[in-house]
Amino acid sequence: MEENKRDRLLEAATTVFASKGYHQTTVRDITDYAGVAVGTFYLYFPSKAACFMALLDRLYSTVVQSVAEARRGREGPREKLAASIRAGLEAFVAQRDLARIALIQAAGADTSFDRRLAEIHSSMASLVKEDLDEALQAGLIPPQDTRITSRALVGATYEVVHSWLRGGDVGDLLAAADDVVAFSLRGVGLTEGL
Amino acid sequence: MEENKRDRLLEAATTVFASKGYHQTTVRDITDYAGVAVGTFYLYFPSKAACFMALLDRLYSTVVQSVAEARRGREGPREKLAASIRAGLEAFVAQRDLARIALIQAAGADTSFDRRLAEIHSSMASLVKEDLDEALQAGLIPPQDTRITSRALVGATYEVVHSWLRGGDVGDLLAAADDVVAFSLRGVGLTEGL
Amino acid sequence: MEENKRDRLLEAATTVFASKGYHQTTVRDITDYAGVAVGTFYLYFPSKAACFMALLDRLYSTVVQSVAEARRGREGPREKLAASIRAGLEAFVAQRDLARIALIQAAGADTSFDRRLAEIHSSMASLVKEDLDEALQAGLIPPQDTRITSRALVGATYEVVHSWLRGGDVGDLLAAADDVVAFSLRGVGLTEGL
Amino acid sequence: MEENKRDRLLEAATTVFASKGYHQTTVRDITDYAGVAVGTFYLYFPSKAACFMALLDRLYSTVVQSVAEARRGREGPREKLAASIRAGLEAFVAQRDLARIALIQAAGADTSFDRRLAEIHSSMASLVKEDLDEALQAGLIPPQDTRITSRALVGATYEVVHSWLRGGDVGDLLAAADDVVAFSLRGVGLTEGL
DNA sequence: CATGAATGAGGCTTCATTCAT
DNA sequence: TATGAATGAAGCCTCATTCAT
Repeated sequence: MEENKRDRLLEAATTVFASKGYHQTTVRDITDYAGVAVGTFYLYFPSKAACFMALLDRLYSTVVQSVAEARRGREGPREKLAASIRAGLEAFVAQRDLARIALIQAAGADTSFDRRLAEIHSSMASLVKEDLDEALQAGLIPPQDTRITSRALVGATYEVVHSWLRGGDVGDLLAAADDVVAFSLRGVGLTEGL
Repeated sequence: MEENKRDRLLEAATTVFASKGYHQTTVRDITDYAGVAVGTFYLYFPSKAACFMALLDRLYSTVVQSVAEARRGREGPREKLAASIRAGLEAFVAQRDLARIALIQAAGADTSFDRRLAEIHSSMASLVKEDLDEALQAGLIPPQDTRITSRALVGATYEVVHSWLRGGDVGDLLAAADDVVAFSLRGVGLTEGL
Repeated sequence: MEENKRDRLLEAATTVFASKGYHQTTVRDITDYAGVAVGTFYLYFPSKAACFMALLDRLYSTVVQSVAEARRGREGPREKLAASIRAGLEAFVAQRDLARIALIQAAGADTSFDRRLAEIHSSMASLVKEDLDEALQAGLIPPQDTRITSRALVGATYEVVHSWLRGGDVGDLLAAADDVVAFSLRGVGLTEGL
Repeated sequence: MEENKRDRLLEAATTVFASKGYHQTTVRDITDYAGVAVGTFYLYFPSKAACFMALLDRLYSTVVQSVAEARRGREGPREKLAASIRAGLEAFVAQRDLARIALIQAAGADTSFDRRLAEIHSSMASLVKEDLDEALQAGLIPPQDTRITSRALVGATYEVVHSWLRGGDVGDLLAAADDVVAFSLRGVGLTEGL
């Protein structure tokens, strides 16, 4: 029951940050939720910002790991991309609170979060770009600036997650996966067999 | 010369918010930049948040207006969508600071901004969805959940703008427009003639 | 009555710092005493430390000014030194609280105060040293390292003030002046005529 | 090798307090330096303040002991005073860190330290005063309020040590001893034979 | 309309001290 | 004895907002 206390704090932080946002959350909120004293927080994190950042990284590594695993054994850009998108969506679904933090709360909260976020976005896009470049060389997709279309592909996915997080039209994110995948693959020009 | 003082404040706010973010910006920063006293700010805005919200609306109406105008005279979903995306990108380019505010700074700053942003995103997606539904009925595009794909289309565009704002791979946003449009139209299945 | 508010704060700070010491005094203590809100303090001082430093400077300039004035019209090292010491003592008597702050509270409170204090001590000693060097060249005093004896002279005076501040043996500081002056002048070797 | 652990802590405390001052030093700093756990500190000292106080006493007893020893076998106020001052200076030189603590750091750190310091100063002055009173009765020195001049003598010595500690003009404290002794003896009127 | 001095609630963080192991 | 994780009181400072002039 008494797992690692740092983890308990991280979980408390996840919950509270996800529901109230970074600036509306006080360190006190987090420690209250975790059932520890304020000082304890600073035993495990140098600052509120560092804790938030740790959350960002945690989601990121989860997603990256899921995606990497899903790609293993897949052949060809088509399969890899589809698997990647699906794995990404699944990772978000599995950690809705972390997703809220990364996709909604982080952006405008602090310049440093923003930078980190930008890095994450970029690395996601880079992964996609590799597949696209491969497809491009193999003549599987039409000529295109893959720096742009890889971004677009990532953005398409993000926005759907976004909408799902906000409880909009996207009821079941996993059910929406097919449409997202179809849209994305068609978008880059991988049309055959759809 | 002495234009509207409210506008002067809005412009100052745009500049400062865009560069420092909502929470890192003080009302004092804005009034200093505008060259007026702090009290004056509250003559034109009930609160800092309201001022920020006004900026959000300003960008929104600009974009909507540009898009609406661009669509005038266009025929068919294909033309309309392409024109819409291009007009949107142009509007962002024309108001880079406002774009920064809406796409980067607003998100995690405050729950109320978030809601407004969600509305804006939704209305953008709705516009697109209308075109898609029309195309769907006309049999121009394959079966798809247009609630999802409209979001995806908007997200693809947003992310490219995002990347441009951050000074990433997207050097010239207008030059990227072709790729974004192509990606989006292919994504929804409007492939013919590309 | 409503003099300068900064001065009111400085006076409040003087009183509170003098009685409780730097670290035992909170900014709240000062503003309460001054009858203003906490925020007001920061309208006039960038920090608690800066306020304390201002007090140090205030005492220093008062003393220096008194001494300089007292020396005007005095002839010869003997007269000048005697007048300087007396003027110094009088300045301390006139501002007992500031004296407490500078001589008792400042030293160990913060490294930066210490440095400032060291500067002040040094400049006092320098003034004395000039007189001594003059006397030395005129053959009025025996050979001696005036860097050392000037310090000693200043220290002799300081310690008596110190003792007076603590309410020790030195009942009336001005009454003690004769003894301090006699001790100091004899100490440097200006004996004739005592 | 494993000397007394309390002593190890005291030594660590001496080093750290001397360099950072009382308030800037944390108990953690001390235990880190001593290579023990925080809790251990409280096995040997009831509080941080008590530890500091112990240091003050340690210096005091060292100085008193040195002075007492130096006076043994000296005859007459003149010899005794000179030996006392020299012994005092030597004691400070031998324990520069403790000297820093007592002369610089202790002052404004806490009211209780202040009181203790005042006692120490007083007892030093008392020792001197006895010699002076003896000299006065023997007609060796001119009429003077020995409560004042004994303070002045102590202050002269202190200030020179102070300056030496701060690395000012006083390069070698022992080399300066002659001047300090000469100044002090002349100051009280013990002039013959200088 | 305009000013800007004044307000004071509230947040982050530190650190001396305790106590279960 | 020794440890060091945990505590929580307390302090400095910021800044949105008000209001008398």
